[in-house]
Amino acid sequence: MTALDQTFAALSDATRRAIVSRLAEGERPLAELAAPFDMTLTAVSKHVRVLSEAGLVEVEKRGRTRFCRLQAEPMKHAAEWLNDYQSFWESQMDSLARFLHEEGQ
Amino acid sequence: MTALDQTFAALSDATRRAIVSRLAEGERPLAELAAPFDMTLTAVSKHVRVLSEAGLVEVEKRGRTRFCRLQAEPMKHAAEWLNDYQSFWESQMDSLARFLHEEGQ
DNA sequence: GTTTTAGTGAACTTATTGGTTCAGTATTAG
DNA sequence: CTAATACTGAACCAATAAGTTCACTAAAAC
Repeated sequence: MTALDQTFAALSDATRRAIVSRLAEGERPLAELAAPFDMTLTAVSKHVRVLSEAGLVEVEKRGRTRFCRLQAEPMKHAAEWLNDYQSFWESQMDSLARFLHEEGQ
Repeated sequence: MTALDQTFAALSDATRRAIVSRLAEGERPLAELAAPFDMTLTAVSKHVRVLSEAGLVEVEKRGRTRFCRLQAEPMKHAAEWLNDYQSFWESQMDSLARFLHEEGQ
């Protein structure tokens, strides 16, 4: 699995995207992150592990609490990959435009 | 599964991202898409199905050939989601900056 | 020192993914 | 008409994912 594979896979789950969103407000203990979700702490802990293995979250243990912090760098690369296709969703990039693109005009 | 889930999941596979890249050059028959990959046509056909279920590719049958076309709209939404976090990977967005962000200053 | 809090690890279940092979259909070429 | 081409569908396999429960450890609170 490449870094990009891991980043996109990590973000393909709504729970994990919600975690990322909340971490944008600042670092949070795992338990506090888990509270809104209708699943066990263990499950949320696993989601955070997926995020941290993808490099999207840093976990720091202070006392008995694990503080989670957003680390957005990998998202930058994902965004850059996507933005290469911007011309395809912008303006009148319809079938004709794609045809012209293909013909190199 | 939400649309965003499907988009990110579709893009989490290197083979599928490569297919998307090639389709940026213009529409291609499935067989031609499949040629560079060291896997069966059936496998590539499945990848294209995943992309088409995510709305990233349109497949049109003309004669016995299936032409595949990039449909980038869903990628726009994924890019928009990611770009909300741009301030986190830009410039000096380090721990201190995140602290200030958190404090609302 | 006992209890509560904040987790992790292991074992398990069920569903999905990514690949295969084999058989079949539809279209085109000879 | 026959043969090659371009697929799809079904059945199967191994690996991974997303969740659970239960038992445990480590730190904090009382």
